[in-house]
Amino acid sequence: MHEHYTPAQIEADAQAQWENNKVFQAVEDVSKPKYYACSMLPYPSGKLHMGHVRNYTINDMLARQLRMRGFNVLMPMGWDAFGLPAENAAIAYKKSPAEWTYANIADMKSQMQPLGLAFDWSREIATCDPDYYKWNQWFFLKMLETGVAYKKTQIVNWDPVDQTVLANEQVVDGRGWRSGAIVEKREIPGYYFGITQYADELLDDIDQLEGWPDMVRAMQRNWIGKSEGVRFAFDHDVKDADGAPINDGKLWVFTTRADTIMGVTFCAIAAEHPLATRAAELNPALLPFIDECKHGGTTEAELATQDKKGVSTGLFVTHPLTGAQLEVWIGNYVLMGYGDGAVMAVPGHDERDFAFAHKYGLPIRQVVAVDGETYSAETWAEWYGDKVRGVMINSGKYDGLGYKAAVDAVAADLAAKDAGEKKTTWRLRDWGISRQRYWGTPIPIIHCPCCGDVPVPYEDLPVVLPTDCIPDGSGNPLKHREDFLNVACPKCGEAAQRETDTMDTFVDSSWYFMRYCDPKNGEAMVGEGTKYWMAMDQYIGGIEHAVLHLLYARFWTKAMRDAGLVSFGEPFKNLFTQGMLLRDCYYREDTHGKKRWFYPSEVDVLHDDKGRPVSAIAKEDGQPVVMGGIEKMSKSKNNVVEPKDIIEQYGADTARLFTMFAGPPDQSAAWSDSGVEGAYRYLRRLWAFGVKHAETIRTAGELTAALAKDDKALRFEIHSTLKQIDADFERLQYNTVVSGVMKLLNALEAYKGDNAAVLRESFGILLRAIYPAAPHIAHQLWRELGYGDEIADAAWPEPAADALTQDEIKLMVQVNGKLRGEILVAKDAAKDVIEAAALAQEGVQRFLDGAPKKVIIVPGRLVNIVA
RNA sequence: GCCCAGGUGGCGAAAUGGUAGACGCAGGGGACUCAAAAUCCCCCGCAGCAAUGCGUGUCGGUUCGAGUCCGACCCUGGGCACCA
Repeated sequence: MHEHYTPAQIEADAQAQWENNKVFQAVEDVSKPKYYACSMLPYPSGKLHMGHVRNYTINDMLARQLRMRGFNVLMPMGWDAFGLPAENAAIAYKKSPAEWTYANIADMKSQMQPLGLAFDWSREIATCDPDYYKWNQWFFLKMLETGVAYKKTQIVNWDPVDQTVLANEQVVDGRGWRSGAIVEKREIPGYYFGITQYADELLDDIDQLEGWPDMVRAMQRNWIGKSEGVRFAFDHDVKDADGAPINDGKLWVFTTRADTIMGVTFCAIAAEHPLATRAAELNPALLPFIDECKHGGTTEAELATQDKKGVSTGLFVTHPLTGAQLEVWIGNYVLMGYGDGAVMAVPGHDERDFAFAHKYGLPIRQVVAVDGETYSAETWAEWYGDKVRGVMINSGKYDGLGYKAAVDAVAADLAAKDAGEKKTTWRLRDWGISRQRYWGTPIPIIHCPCCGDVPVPYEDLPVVLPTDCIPDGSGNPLKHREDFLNVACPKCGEAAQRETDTMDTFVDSSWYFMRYCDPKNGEAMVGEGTKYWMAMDQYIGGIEHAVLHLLYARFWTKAMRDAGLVSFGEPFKNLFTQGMLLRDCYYREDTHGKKRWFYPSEVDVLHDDKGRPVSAIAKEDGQPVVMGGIEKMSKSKNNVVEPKDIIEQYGADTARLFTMFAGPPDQSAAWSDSGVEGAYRYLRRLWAFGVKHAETIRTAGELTAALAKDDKALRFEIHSTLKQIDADFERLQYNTVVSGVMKLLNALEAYKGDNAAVLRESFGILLRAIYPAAPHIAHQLWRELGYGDEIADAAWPEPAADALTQDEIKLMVQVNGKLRGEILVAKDAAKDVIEAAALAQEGVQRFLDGAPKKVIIVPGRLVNIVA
């Protein structure tokens, strides 16, 4: 046994033993309760970040502790290996995406392995492997058969930088979510998954996801965006240039407030609406405003405070119930992409319409009243939009009705006139999966001049993607690959061509977690392994996937269920979203406002006399730099920490221990160099304690009932801390698990007794408690001190009831809720004994004026005397 | 504007309605050392010599007792958004 802590050697030895004995290879075993814990599939960028270390250590702590508690644990790892970065790298380095990707995977894996994570690497998958994406293609064909997948020609979001189509969900602020390029509209054919067919179920089942953070559930609900209302039409006689009525003479609108229909005083349409286009033809003066709406930053966050702007088209429509003529305005607040691109305006009861009407002097009509409130068309009040208390007025036959009754009555009347009906609209759109790029799953379709689009026969799968293409930025290289392209039509045998579009990579990540369960199954997409391991017990990943990935995976699971492949409808029982790792950053701005970022090591921080940081200077010139606060680690800000450097200097256990201790795992945590030192210091102390007491612990006998006071005190401390650690494991609060194991060592070091059995028991608890966080050192000490050969197979310790019972207990004494003293009483002392002891306290008497009014005793806790 | 999370020492943070600040970092003092590093010991919310008082974003409330529960508000972070 080394006298000093030597992490490099300890960690290599432990990892070799785990690998040689296949300790973490998961085998289906119905005699044990299963637990499937999985981290979100990483993209193989080639660089392992400290954030990865934190995320996977969370996963690892969970897996290792549950394994000790008797669960059959599966913790797999794989690679989200398709996608655009590989094509960009190909352009930059003239390497094929396949070569680049596989090199990155090897690289990243080699950086990951020194961390000693308990992954079952035998189940590793890469989504760019034909054995994997074959099943993307297979299930695509299944969905095509059932109509869940379909082809349509549609105006799509075209990303001019990525040269690809984006789903509506992937457009952020009018820009591609990855490239940031301003999205253009283009019309091309593509394949879609009918996620909206599952909209109701996706929404309803959110209620069942009790193991998910409320925040994520709320975000999914908002994304799906169910909205119940009435869709109806205003008639008009506006005709296009050829004299045909536009949209058959109807202006369709959707409203959730059909009750206020008698308060409609005008209509507002989007700038792209056909009526707007026609109005501009008739009156070119409208063009500048229409242009402004199309190109103006309609999705800027500041728009919340921006003025509602509009312009009248000079066109009129007819109110379907009153027959009144209503002016049609083009409004910058109406979106063509939502509903019908037109709204009925009720300035009396919609805040937005109210502001618009005021600005342009349009009529305002009150049709809802609330008892006790006074209406004024001059200023807006919250209650104008009240659906609960509001009652209809100035609305003819609807007067006196409440919100729901009024909506029903209006909907019925519109339906009777064949002018509209109740309708549910959704924010959610179908998922476009066609990508005009090379590095992805080929869509298994053959275009035949005679037979049209023909699905590739199942027996011909997979359609293998050639791996030697090198994209050059001019589009999809598959278009020039004759050997890929040319194929006989499966139907008629004539010369035909393959589809060259590939699938969105969100397809790959929608079910990979099931493939881990049957990674080598050549016969089926999923099999017995999936039956055994799914649904997943704990999914761990970033909040940035709260909507897209998690919604797609839920949808895909339901589609698989409906295809008879699995029996469950929700893939993830519990979801944990971990926080990011942040670090201080420092910069200096040049005269052009360009920031130069300094590495934290290049900066000295100056503190005031209270230790508060007040300013920072660069070491190189002593001149001030700006303290940029703590930000997400990023290369551009020079505040990245390399896991490799930390592991080399301190070892993996230190890196793991620090990232767990830095803060609650679900919140962001700040990197701290001195904090890392602290974690290292602790592990050294732990090792030194093991060395110092090795002989005593190795040769210790059985624990007996005859214990000295110090022995009892130590056991109480150890076992009660273990209880706390257990509770914190349960709720995944690993930062306090670590502080718990720190307490254990503090208690052991403070122990004055000489009972070898107590020492052995206590240190054994400490080793198992710290094992999930710092497995290597625990593994080595476990062996060296003669506890056993493999700590991973040891049973998780149970707090012992006899250690937790105390003869005497300390009670805090309060007067009027303020702490005034403490007493030591027998654990089963009678109430009057406790009361007498409390009242006898000097500190209590001083604050007591005569007899106490009341004495409250909280058993085992405190006594509160009400004076 | 809507939704979600959060606001506690110099810092990261902890606390089933019951001792606020555990655990750690930084800081101060001391021991060991020729010296340094490492290690060990002590102190460490604010004010005060002390007794004590004040302290968990603000203001109220419930309670014997509130960081924790309720109501209103302020601030920070994240997400979504002219969503009708």
